[in-house]
Amino acid sequence: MGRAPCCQKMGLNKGPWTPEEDRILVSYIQNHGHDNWRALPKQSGLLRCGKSCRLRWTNYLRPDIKRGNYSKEEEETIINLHEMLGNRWSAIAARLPGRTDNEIKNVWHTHLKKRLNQNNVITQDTRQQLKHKTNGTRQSESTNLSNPTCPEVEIPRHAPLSPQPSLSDFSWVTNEETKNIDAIYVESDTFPEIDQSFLSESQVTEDSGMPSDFWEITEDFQQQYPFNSIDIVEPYGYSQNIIDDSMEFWYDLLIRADGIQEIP
DNA sequence: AACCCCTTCAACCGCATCATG
DNA sequence: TCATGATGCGGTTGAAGGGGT
Repeated sequence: MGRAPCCQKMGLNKGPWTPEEDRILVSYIQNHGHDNWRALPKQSGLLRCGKSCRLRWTNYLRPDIKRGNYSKEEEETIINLHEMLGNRWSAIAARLPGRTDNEIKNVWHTHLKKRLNQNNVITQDTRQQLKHKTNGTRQSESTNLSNPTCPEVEIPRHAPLSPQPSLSDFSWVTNEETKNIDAIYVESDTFPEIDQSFLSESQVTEDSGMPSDFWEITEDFQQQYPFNSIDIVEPYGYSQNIIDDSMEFWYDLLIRADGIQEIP
């Protein structure tokens, strides 16, 4: 038996919010803030659980929510960021001011994914070569670039590296194939130990819409690894606190490889 | 008009992670 | 270091609405 749903307590409302509930929530947050979502419903008089209140506020009632259809530029941004970050909707939303992770997720599943699937046509040879070369890739991190002609073949998003990566580790990658590879995932226990000087921190201002801290590959790193360009390397799956406290994040990086050079 | 099917999207659920004592 | 509660996140659900027959 699983854990009881948070809203299963007797007397709490579920489902769509009424205008009156919205008014109460907005009024309360304007006057008192939302330091404690758990306590908010009781203090405001709402018959909702704290989780429901938080979702309603962050996804709908926040004053800085941008309404209306997505522009071409926003859609392109989502597509590019999804290539880079995968289904990390909150990370994508952080780069699109006024848009929520829930909304972006919906747009992705209802519009953008369909559009991309139509464009992702790759050869059977490429699929089989990738499948062979990336044996052992984490299933949960795989993406199925379905092709109507061979729907049973699954293309991995992330290829694990050997403990000591060298140019030969990438020998199976050709220019043609890289059009269909948006990221290479480096397994935490196989990434080589590298010196911190390989990376440089970029401070980005809040009003640019980007997080205040992210990390860029330096030229030294690019020279060591065979990528034409690596846009951003982000700490993956760790909070800034952990990053500050530990150097372990070097072992778990998501690399955006935009155009991998063909290895002779 | 009635029914069915499909799409959309707000909301929920459960797990992961973080914060705190 | 561990336990516990709070919060964040991504996957999923289901009601509502629109279009086709």
